[in-house]
Amino acid sequence: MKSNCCENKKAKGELKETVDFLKIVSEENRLKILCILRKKELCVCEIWELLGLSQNLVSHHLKVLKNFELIDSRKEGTKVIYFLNPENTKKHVSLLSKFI
Amino acid sequence: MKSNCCENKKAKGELKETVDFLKIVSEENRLKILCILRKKELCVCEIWELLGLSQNLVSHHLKVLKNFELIDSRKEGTKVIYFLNPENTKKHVSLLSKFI
DNA sequence: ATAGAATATCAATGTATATTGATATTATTA
DNA sequence: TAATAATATCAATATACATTGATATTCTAT
Repeated sequence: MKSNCCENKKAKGELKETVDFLKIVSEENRLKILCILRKKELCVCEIWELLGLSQNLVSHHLKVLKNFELIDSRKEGTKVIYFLNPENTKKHVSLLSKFI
Repeated sequence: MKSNCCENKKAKGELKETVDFLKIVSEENRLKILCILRKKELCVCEIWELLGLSQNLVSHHLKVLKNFELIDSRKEGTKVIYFLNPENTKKHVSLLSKFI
């Protein structure tokens, strides 16, 4: 499924979207977060303990991932549980194969 | 084919390699270059004319892509023809699916 | 109501790297 | 061998964004 990446309007838009996706997942900590969330949903404190990162940094990366709808979250008391959005992640990975 | 991205040594190495790959292809112009090279091998001047970029900038991006062995090149007179390395690009895309 | 736990936000800083302009290199042709 | 075309390299600048430290918010329990 190849694409005229630089010619028609649709392909241009899809390329930009793919670039945005790639920029987000090309950050090592974010890729790790996505990876560990495939196994199991986790609260923020579990994530930063697992990855050895600061709380605010993890919060920031989670926000980026959530804004792009690669993950979602729900509140449970004082905790916030994050979990994968598998449909969207799959969608973007398969869009990638139009260009690479 | 899921992975313990943060646990064993092999997975850690593969994750770093995937991050390197993603950083390279998450640059819009480089992704475009890869995309247009899927159709047809091209010399540098054809690439920068197609993308509307400066010669030296394209040369730089081509070097990055070549260093990571996503593309290769050969000389033809004064021109340098660049072409895709499909095996390596496929390899990295499929490695990505271990983490996303 | 108040205190503590979990998370989010914000401003400031650091860092990586894309881009630019100038110049060097290499090969061809006159 | 001189001139031109195509490409590569290099130093300087610009820009995007990860990280940090401090503080704000939200929820629960006393």
